[in-house]
Amino acid sequence: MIPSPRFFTGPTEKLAQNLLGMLLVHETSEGRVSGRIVETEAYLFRNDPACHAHRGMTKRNEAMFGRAGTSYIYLIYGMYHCFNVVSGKTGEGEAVLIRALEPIEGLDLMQARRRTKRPLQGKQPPYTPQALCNGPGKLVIALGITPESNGACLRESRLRIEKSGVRRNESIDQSSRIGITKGLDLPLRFYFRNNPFVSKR
DNA sequence: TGGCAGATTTTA
DNA sequence: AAAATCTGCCAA
Repeated sequence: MIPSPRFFTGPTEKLAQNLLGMLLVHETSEGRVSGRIVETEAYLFRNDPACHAHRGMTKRNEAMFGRAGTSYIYLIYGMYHCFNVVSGKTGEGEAVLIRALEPIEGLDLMQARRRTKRPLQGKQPPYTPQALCNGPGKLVIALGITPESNGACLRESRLRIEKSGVRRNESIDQSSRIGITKGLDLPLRFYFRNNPFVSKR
């Protein structure tokens, strides 16, 4: 079930919480994979020095200024990509970073995609399901998300957000965001309490 | 124009 | 702990 356009248009802190429990789906020729969102972070256009939009638009962060409900995918540290759901008003530059998933469909394909170049000696994956998508770079690899989907509408693309069929009652915890050095005072990270698929720290 | 920090992950 | 390696910002 696809959420209405309305779903994406509220305050970004709210969307970050509402995305918890939703399904992130990617359909490719390799197959369909999906995961339940268990950890998110909000990035705001006002008073948020950690937000990519804070210093204005560049070629890299352009998609972040697009319509709510589209994707913002960017290269980080020259080698990984992070996936965001664009939020806020068009032109503002707000987004929700998806940090971790509970893998639901296509676990084998995820394992194959996560396979590293140099197998570690003696101890190569398969990963535990908990280690498959427990980080923003990891889930992008596991789902096969590429920059080609940057700016795409997440309601009608093969990369999309769906409402999960089952509803679990999980309480949401809040903390400062991970991996940043500015804006640590802002409690804009949201995750399901005691959920084993959430990223570390 | 060069150096470096950065919403990360893997390997030693 | 340190590498891998791209982008944008600022003068360390």
